[in-house]
Amino acid sequence: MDKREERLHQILQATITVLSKEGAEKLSMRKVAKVAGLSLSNLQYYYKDKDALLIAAVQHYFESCQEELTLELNVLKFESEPSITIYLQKLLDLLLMNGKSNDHLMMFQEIWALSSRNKELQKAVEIYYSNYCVWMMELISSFSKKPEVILSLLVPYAEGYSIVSNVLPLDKEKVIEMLIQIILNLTE
Amino acid sequence: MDKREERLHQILQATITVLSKEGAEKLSMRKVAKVAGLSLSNLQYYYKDKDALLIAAVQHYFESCQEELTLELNVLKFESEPSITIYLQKLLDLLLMNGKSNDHLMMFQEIWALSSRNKELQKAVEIYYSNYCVWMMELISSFSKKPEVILSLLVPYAEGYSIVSNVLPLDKEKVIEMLIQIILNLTE
DNA sequence: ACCTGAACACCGTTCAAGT
DNA sequence: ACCTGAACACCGTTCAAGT
Repeated sequence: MDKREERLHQILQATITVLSKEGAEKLSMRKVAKVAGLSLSNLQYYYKDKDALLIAAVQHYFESCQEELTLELNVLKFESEPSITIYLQKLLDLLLMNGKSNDHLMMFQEIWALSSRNKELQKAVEIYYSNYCVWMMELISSFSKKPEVILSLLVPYAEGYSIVSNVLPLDKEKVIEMLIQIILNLTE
Repeated sequence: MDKREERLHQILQATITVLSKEGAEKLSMRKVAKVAGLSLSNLQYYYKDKDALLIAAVQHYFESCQEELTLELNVLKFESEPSITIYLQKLLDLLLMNGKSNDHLMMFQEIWALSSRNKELQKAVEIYYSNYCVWMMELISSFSKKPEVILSLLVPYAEGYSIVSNVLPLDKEKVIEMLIQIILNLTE
């Protein structure tokens, strides 16, 4: 890693730290510069304005999310589980909120809001979810012949669940039970 | 409506306009003051800081959402439809994105992001979704004996769909078809 | 290629003062 | 009760200048 790369990594890491701790509203170029340990003008040399900085930071964040995701999903191999039901239980437990700890959810909520005003961010979000779908598709194919259908059920559900889970009449356990029943019905 | 009430309405309306057009990041007290037609200090007399203004504006926005929602849902009476399937088709078409035009979705994304940093906003969001669930529960009860289950499926799904619909392998029509099949299976 | 520092218009918040 | 205006520390961006 040469000096430039190191600098960039340092800056993006600082940006993500501030973003997840204080939110986009309180993120400022000056604050990031201070946290990353360079002058404001020098930060602007690497990222010409706040938009450019945010876009690079979000892309950086998505990359680390993908790495985390592949690690988590690689542990979960269908072949090594005793039954579809138990496999689904583990998979759904992972998908619903767990991967999305509070920090994670807050970052995504910031990113959703930012992306609705910025075409480049919108594209980055789309690429992230597309890749996410590719992984999921592969995973679901291991036990179902209709992966597109189950994917189109699970991916939106998991995102929405992270937002409204606290107002639902069913608890997480019951929700997983329901989803398993649905998936088995759709699969057979 | 007395003068104070009129002033407040004027301010909140201006806030929502700026919020939906430019986002929370670019919303400023001075801008709202200008749009609402009063001085900065006078705006601060009614809402002591930006937080207070945002909270009041979001609550105001939610109220208008609820009115809109009841109007839309009141048109859709199960009794007046020829079959469950057609009724569900109309209901799902309404729930998936349609109510949430782009403006609507952008507002909600702003609100989700803001609420993750603010307890009061978090509470307002929870109250909104709780009320939403009550309406939905009533609606679903008209054709199903397991309204809690179907609600726990549809509410998260609709929210998540607004975020990721553009990366799904199924189009809206197919998604609705899938959901109808699931609901009929769960209901029987 | 990398970094500095001053300047500009704008921001939220505070406060002392008017009617 | 309602409204004003000045002051403060902070913000993003621009720019001319250094190594």
